[in-house]
Amino acid sequence: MEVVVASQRKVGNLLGLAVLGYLVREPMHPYELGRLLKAHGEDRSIKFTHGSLYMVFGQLAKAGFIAEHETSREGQRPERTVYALTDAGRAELKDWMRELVAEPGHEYPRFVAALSMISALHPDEVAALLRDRLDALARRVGEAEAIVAGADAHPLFLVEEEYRIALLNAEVAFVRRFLERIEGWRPQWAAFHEGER
Amino acid sequence: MEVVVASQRKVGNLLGLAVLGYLVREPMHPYELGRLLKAHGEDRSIKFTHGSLYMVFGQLAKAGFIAEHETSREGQRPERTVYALTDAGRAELKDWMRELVAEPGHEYPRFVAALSMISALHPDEVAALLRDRLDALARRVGEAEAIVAGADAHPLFLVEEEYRIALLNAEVAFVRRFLERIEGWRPQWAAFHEGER
DNA sequence: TCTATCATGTAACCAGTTACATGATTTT
DNA sequence: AAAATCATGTAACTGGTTACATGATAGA
Repeated sequence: MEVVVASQRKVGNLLGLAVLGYLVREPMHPYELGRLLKAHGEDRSIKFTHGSLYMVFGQLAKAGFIAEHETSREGQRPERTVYALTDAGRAELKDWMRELVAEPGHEYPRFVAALSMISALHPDEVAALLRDRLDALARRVGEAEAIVAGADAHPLFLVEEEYRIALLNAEVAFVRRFLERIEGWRPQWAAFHEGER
Repeated sequence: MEVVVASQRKVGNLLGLAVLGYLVREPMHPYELGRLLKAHGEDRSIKFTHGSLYMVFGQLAKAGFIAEHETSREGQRPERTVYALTDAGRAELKDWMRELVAEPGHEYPRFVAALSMISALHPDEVAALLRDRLDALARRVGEAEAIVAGADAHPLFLVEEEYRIALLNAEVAFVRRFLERIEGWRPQWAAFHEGER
């Protein structure tokens, strides 16, 4: 018997969450929603492309969380289909949000994968690469802080940026500490790479 | 003209990195590698299933990073194909690792998505949910620390677990701070949810 | 000896990305 | 008026997941 993963949502893509969250305010057609998401910088928090957006609308409709509201045509532009949230959709939004906030999920950041294989590189090279990473991280923090400083929204709408900053700073601290510890490990670690040219 | 994303590796799945990293020591067949990865707890760092493993072996072979080494049959078990790393594979491993260590990539954690939509929930409920999250995070930290404490490997082979701990602790601090700030925002935020039943 | 689990792999399905299509504006 | 970009959507492709298949041991 196979393991049955819990929380098998009909639509798993987080872009679907954003769609539900925006449609709760007013019905919209996919393209318009896409522009809104970009304008609000949601693309920093949720991965999406033009294509995935239409796909997710399709999935949500099939699952009954949204439904066609009207289909209108303006001038000779392609016909556009406006979707509205259903009651099931409203329920799903709440339920999904609750799960995401209350239950941290296991994630697989790229850096973790690299760390788990880190001995594949020579310690001296790792040290140099980590210093590059520190620079890049500092730039990231700068960008995020600029966004927070330059926005005129209520801070509630910037928490995700604050969260990013917190994690980036934690990573900076970790990398610094790692760099220090490499010193002590260097002999053994380097010996492991003897005769590699 | 469309944006051409840089670093278009022939194999993008991080499971491929693990395969290269293990095959650098000795040739292996997919199933064996799978057992090894599980035994070493790599499945905490890199997402993989039985199916994705065979897929990645196929991709790596097509890309020329690994090649059939021999195909043997033991008793009447299905024939198994042992793969070995090629020179191109060795180069790819190094190059990929360098990129992953030096360049932080933009990621999309689930919690960030939820935070960006957090106003969809009532502040009182958010507070309760965040307290649940704190409990869960504490458990996670405990697990990770137990792994570090209970392992007899060189600490170099536990850095990824240390990294996880660092990020978890940063998240705990962030959530605590968020909880405090909710107090001040509560009136406006709650008003936003007036008349919802 | 029947049942479960291991060992090994393939095939079918689904989700996500990229490319294509086409008329309407805007810019050069 | 040609070229670019916007607006809107569909179709084709590719990568990942899930389900299926099948003989070999091991446990009840």
